[in-house]
Amino acid sequence: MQLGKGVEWTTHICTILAIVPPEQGLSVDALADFFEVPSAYLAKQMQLLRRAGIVESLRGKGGGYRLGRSVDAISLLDIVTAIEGPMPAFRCTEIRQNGPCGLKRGDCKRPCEIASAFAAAEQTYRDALSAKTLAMIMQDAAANSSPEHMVEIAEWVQGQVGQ
Amino acid sequence: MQLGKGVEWTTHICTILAIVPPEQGLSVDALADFFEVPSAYLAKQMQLLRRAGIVESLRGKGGGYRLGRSVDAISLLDIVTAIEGPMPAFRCTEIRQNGPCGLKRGDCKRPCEIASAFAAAEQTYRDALSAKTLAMIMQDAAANSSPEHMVEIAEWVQGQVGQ
DNA sequence: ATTAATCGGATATCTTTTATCCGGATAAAG
DNA sequence: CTTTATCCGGATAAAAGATATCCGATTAAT
Repeated sequence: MQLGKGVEWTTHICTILAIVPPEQGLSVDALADFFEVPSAYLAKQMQLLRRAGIVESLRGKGGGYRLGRSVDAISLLDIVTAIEGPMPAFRCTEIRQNGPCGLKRGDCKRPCEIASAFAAAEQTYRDALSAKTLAMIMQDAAANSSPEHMVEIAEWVQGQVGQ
Repeated sequence: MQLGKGVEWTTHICTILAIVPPEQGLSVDALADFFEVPSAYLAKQMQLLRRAGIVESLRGKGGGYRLGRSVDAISLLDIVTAIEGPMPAFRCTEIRQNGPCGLKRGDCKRPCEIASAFAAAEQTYRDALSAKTLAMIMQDAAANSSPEHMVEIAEWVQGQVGQ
């Protein structure tokens, strides 16, 4: 049970996009360089973010990506769902309908106790991710990192958006 | 982000093993037949359960598997951990240490805000699974299934343990 | 027109999951 | 003691998914 690397990458990238000046964008290549991740593959992940409305893209020369909505309207769950899809981790294949004592389809309207228990557990996970917004992450990061490092990042962003 | 099929299979199997009379066991082949899952692969999953102490095995003719401890001492988390291993779903590769603004290793004693948030969310998931015991699952199942079906299963088990 | 950028699809590679098989050990029963 | 039934462990293979790359098309600024 693992999340893809794209989740880590894009979450960090959202924190960078959060400090991009309005009306500007950062290219995939710039973002890939910033974190030393493969550019072509990252491009795919960014497209997933875009389809979810988390970022928006500006095509053509001087284009790139920027956030699609405010930092307090983007949760970690939004990002995970965009990258990994909406599928639950536990897959119920209804094996209670199999074998010598298998139940009939009609007697299985409701999920079994096992599927229900896993669904409930996953819901607590989703709730926790849903409650954590990009705004909170930014705030925590600001509280924990040195002012020099914040400035260093801000200056790098400035250097990229100009071109 | 998916759990393997083994989690579903072995959880259901534990509910069957829970009604096996003491000093008896059910063979992998019998269990595989009961749920129509591949016997050879199921055997591997059962070995994982055994190493975790969730079930114990009886070798030789007439042998098989039975629960290794009482139903209220087996949680869903125990089963998931036995089958999937203890690794967290979110993998932090410390990309904050990469690129032009990368932090030095020494400045990264604590996990970043993103890794912390995911770890906290996963903990709620684990807590929920940990709170759900096999005893509770059995109780819920008894409340929701027809007495006839319970009897049907009990009789199948009786038919197997005799041989 | 040239350049720089995303978009979408096709493809390739690597890893994990799923699945099978076999030789060995163990234990019960004939 | 031989046969039978079972788990044990390792090797192996097939299928699926994650990771990664490339290319032609599109879009927009210069």
